[in-house]
Amino acid sequence: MKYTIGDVAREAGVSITTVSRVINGNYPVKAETKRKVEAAIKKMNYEPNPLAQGLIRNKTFYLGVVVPGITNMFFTEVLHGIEKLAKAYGYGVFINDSEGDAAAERNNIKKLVGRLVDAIIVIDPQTENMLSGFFEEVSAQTPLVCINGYSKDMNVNFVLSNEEKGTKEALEYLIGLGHSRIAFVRGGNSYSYDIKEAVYRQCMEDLGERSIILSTRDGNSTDVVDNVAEHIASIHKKEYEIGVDITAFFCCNDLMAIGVVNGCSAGGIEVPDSVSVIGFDNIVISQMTRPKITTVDQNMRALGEQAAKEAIGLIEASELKYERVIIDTKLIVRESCKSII
Amino acid sequence: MKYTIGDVAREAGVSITTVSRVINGNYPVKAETKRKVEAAIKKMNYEPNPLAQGLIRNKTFYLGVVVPGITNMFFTEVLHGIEKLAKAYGYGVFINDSEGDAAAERNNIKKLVGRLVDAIIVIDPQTENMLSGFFEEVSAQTPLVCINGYSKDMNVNFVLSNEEKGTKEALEYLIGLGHSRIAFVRGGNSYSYDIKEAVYRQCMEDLGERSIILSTRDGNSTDVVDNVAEHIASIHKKEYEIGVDITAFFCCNDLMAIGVVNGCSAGGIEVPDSVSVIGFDNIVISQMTRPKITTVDQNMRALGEQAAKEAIGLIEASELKYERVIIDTKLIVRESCKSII
DNA sequence: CTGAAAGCGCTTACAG
DNA sequence: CTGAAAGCGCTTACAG
Repeated sequence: MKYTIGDVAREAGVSITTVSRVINGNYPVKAETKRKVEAAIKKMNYEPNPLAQGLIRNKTFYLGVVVPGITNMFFTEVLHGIEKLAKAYGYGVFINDSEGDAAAERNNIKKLVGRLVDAIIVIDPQTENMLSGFFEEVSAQTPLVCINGYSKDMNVNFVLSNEEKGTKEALEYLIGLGHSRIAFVRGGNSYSYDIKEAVYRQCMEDLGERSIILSTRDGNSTDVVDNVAEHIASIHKKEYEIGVDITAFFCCNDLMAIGVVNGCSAGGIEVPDSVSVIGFDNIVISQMTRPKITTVDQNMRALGEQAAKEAIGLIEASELKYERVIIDTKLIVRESCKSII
Repeated sequence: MKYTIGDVAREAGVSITTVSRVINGNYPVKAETKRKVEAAIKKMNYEPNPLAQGLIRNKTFYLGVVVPGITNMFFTEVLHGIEKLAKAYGYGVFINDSEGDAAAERNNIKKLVGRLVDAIIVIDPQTENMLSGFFEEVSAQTPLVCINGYSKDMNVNFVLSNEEKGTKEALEYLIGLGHSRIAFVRGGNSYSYDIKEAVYRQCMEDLGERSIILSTRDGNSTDVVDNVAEHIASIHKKEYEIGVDITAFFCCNDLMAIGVVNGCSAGGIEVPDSVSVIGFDNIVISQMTRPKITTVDQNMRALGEQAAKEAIGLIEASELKYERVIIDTKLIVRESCKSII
């Protein structure tokens, strides 16, 4: 049986009001009374019903998070950052998986808006929902912050990692190592791949080299690794001589980078001796492989923390406003790239 | 602004009661009336307040999950299973990270018990909380199911993977390949390592071989890989000649297996040519490395699904009872083991 | 310092 | 088929 505040009041011989006051500590209560109430609470192992509290306070101290995939290591790091910060501010976190589906994402958010949650954080929002105006609509009535995703001209709060700059830095690192025949490896459709591709194309143009775009279907699922590996194996010596026509690969995420390494290895091409590979994100796996992957750290933890901070700020603020915070990336040099000068 | 059921009633020109009835569809409503109400709901984009619903129904259609670490790929797969099944039954899922801390685990659970949630699932419960009777206490008043963890003589619902059998099968596979000098790699304190170690010791005894236990501090954090790798490098040729004194490693999880592979490789010992390595769990990384890791699949997805099914069953059941469901493991042969016969 | 009462947004007997 | 009223477990003016 679960006790209510009324049970505690009876046990302590005081009114419900008084019990509420000692729980919340927001009104003076005589020391002796307080003692009695606390004893009753302890004895009964009483916990206030958060539904009732939320209903009357119009505040639940919960943040809702919508994520495109709970098994994705990138998102999981972001979630960890969100949780860390939320907990520090006395908020709980509600995680919802929309499995990369735009309709599921909308449904999850609609449910959350129903007051179970004080604010919403969306990781990697679907471009479709962004463009349709869905997020602007929700933003107008509930504190909401998006992490990454399509953000142009949107009245929505954003925490973004600086993917352009990170991409440029990675490419320049490769160029500094003497590479110019650089291939670009990306997944299906995600705004983040598009951003990077634009930077890459510009960079190749400046270099006077042609762009080589290698595209795999799913960019984020587990089997990207094998898909990319097969793809690499299939083009080698047919379309390109790896190590000659292509001396380095820029990959849109670390999973793809691992795929490239594996694919090359299967074809007898060793990384970094014969070809260099750079990843993006710095998920934990990138430092578990041989060679360890040189990559661009998106600082997922910071992304999550910043978003949670924003969300909590929004809750406490009186008016809605729309901000965009940019988090810098950082090049992490490990073992998968080598100078050819 | 968020609308309430009263706003909808006014808009539709009916009573609150009627609106409630069309939302829930649990009483007859005239077609015409229904139409009007639905139009109002649609127009106002109305969503019932789940707090109010939960309060009066004494049911929220949410499952609370407590997990020792959201960034751990093993748990993440289990979570995915839970979510899948919960969603199919109309339940949402609430994830709480206790970061491997027993006190945090207790606090998270206590909060959840406060009715925000209809049932609780605990992944890998802390042995400390199990032994102290905490889980039995909670179980007596709230539907609760634990996944894995210490389960002996407990009045608690469990979904367990058959780690003994899985361990035995892995060891027998190694023995079938001609190995007998098998080392056992484990982490600090987790009941799951203890179970496996017992099976291993028995097996070595039956074989007439001595047990070689290699222990690393943290068994589950990211840096197990490097820790294990260093450990392996440090014992090679000092305590044991790897490939001679030890011809195979049984590792309590895949991360440790990857660490062993890396550590051997650093010492110029190739897997599986010079030494065999078998992991446990079958987390996604195990098939991304070179060589791909031969391992024991714990079927995390099924573990999660089964636990969610149990939890929902418990909610719907009238009386509390305590069950234990065992999920079988499966040997996944990949590339990291080789016959030496 | 303390308590009775109103009210948060719903659902569900009860009465018609 | 429909509505007025009670009540879920709390908090917070209001009055003392």
